[in-house]
Amino acid sequence: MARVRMSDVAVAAGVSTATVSMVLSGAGSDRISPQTQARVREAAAAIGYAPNSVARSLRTQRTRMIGLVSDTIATTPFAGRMLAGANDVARDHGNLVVLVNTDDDAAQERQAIQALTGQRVDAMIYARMWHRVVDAPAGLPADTVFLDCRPAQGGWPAVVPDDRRGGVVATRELVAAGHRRIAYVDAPRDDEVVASRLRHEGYLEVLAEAGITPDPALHVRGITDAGGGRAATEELFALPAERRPTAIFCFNDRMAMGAYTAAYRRGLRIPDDLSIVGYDDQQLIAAEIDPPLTTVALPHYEMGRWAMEVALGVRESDRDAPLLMDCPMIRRDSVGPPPTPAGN
Amino acid sequence: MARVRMSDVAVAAGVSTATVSMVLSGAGSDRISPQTQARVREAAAAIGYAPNSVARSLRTQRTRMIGLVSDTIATTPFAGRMLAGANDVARDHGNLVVLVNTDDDAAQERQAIQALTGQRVDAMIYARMWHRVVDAPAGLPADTVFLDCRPAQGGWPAVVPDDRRGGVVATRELVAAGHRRIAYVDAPRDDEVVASRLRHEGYLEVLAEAGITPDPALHVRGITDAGGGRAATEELFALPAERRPTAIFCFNDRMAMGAYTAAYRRGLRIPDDLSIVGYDDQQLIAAEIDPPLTTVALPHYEMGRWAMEVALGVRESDRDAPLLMDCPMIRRDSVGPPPTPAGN
DNA sequence: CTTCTGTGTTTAATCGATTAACTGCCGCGC
DNA sequence: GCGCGGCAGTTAATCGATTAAACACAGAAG
Repeated sequence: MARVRMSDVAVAAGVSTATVSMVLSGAGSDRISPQTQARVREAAAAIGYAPNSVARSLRTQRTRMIGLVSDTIATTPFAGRMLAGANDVARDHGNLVVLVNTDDDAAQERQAIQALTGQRVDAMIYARMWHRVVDAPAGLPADTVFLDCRPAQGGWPAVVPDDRRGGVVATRELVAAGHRRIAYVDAPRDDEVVASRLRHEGYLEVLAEAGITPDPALHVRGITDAGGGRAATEELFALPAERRPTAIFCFNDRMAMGAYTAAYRRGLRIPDDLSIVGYDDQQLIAAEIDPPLTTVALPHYEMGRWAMEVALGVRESDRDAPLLMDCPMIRRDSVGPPPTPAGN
Repeated sequence: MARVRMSDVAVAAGVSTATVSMVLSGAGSDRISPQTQARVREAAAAIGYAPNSVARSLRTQRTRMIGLVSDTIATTPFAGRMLAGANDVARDHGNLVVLVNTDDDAAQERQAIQALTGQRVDAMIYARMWHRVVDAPAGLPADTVFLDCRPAQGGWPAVVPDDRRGGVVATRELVAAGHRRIAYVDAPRDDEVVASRLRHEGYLEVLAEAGITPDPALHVRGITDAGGGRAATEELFALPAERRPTAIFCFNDRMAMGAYTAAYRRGLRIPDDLSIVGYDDQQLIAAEIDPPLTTVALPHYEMGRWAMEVALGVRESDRDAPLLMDCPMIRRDSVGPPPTPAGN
């Protein structure tokens, strides 16, 4: 591999390494004569010189590497979009990202933070795959950015999805279609995962603004997969006919998938007999089930970008309050007007 | 952050930096007296010393970082499992992975390879998200491992899924259940993506061994999503009754999802009226659709591990032939015996 | 003919470790 | 009493860049 050193270029061009360094880095290029500059550049190109970043980093105390520690890159299809956002920004600024997956294990997390600190990454991003409130792990450098989570203590830049607003948009979509009996198929209660609570707040807010009295029976919970969504939906169907919902807002797309199944088993057609809105915009589900699902998208790519921009210092941030990133509505075909009462 | 240098430890312990280095690295710990060793360790702990990997790398010419360049981490839910495998092995050997996503863009790929080379990563992994034959990009260091792709020219270690064998297992599952009219819902023809051809070979091989004459009408193609799978399946349903398949092997789970839709629209029940086998074991689909899908899993985690092990030199590899990694059968509920002819 | 002022380039220190080669000392054998 | 070997560490070179400070030379000013 590239065994060519700067001194080789210097010899080839008949100058000192200082000159080579100045020419190639652009610094003080006004102090070096054009002829010399050309000679240096030619020599460098001729012998195929590529700078050794390790040596440069040692001297400049900057590695141009950003550490990204995440709990689980493996088990969620979201991870990629966050990484992609961070990666794109890093690349555009000539930086590299060093990724560590900690499997949500405290010991591994500590080890990862140490390794990255030892490697002298310029900054760090601490990412979690589900919007949470976390305790900032010890040893994090001051220039750490929290991604899709926020530190309980505050004091760090952080970005999370605006889940309350997402709940608003989703519910409003249903209200706008004419629904009045709107259920919320929620995740199990968990105080660390704040998305569930926030989306519920948004849901209630819209009901209030539409003058709809919330029916507690329409707020059901289940584990956050298709099975849980199906079971929760079946609970709703068990209600007396006049209390049954004409529309369901599901905590996520997987639960929505379960709601589809429950509906079909009952002979209900979507969106004719039942409207459904999901959350997450999981490509594999939302775009592919039948009919395609109207859902609220999580801004993972944008959050990844934002976090990296702050980490690189090219964007200002507020250390006291996390940035709430907008969750856009993705309209597909699972929402329609409520069925007209029998015998229309 | 850690501004503590080795010389600070040396002063605190009243020895030279050479001694500190030897004690802390373990090398030549037989040359240093136990008392001195203890003194050094205490001093290091007391002032919170952490070695500077950049300086060490410069001296030792090893960075303990492995570069991983991949085409798309963003758009596939598989990526995570490959990364996780590679990451786990790297961690267990005290290495870090530097990830670059190139968006399948040649210019970005070149730039990434340069950046990683400049950063003096110890080895590189060149990953693609779909099993392919690729031209090895210029500039790749000699110790590069190909992951989920193999270089057309050969000469590098590479690992890919054993797609032919996957086709065999899938088809055999259907034959074993008693099916004789088995369709293959294939991806569009594409010579670079070799999975399609290989799985088809496996499919034909099993038909042959079972003494079934392949019916060309049962080999249909479509784009590799639910829509494509549904359209292709509907083609099959359009066949005269006696030529229609009782079982379908789908190129991937998304197409299988489309096959489900087509079946339900026709009033067919799975697996009673139609058996289906998918490929990929996409968690979000396979485990969650109704009924859960029997499918062939892609060994992404294992491939990621293997590639990293070879990159770190802890595993031997053959540079002439890619390793074919086994694709295990995941049995769920979408396969049953063929329906007995009407009026059983 | 000095002294001064800019240019253009070089010298050398530095970043923080690793490690080959060396030193000083003690004990032992003859 | 002298030399030799082994122990316990130290000295100093090295990795490959960056960069402040020094320097050499030419032309202008006095």
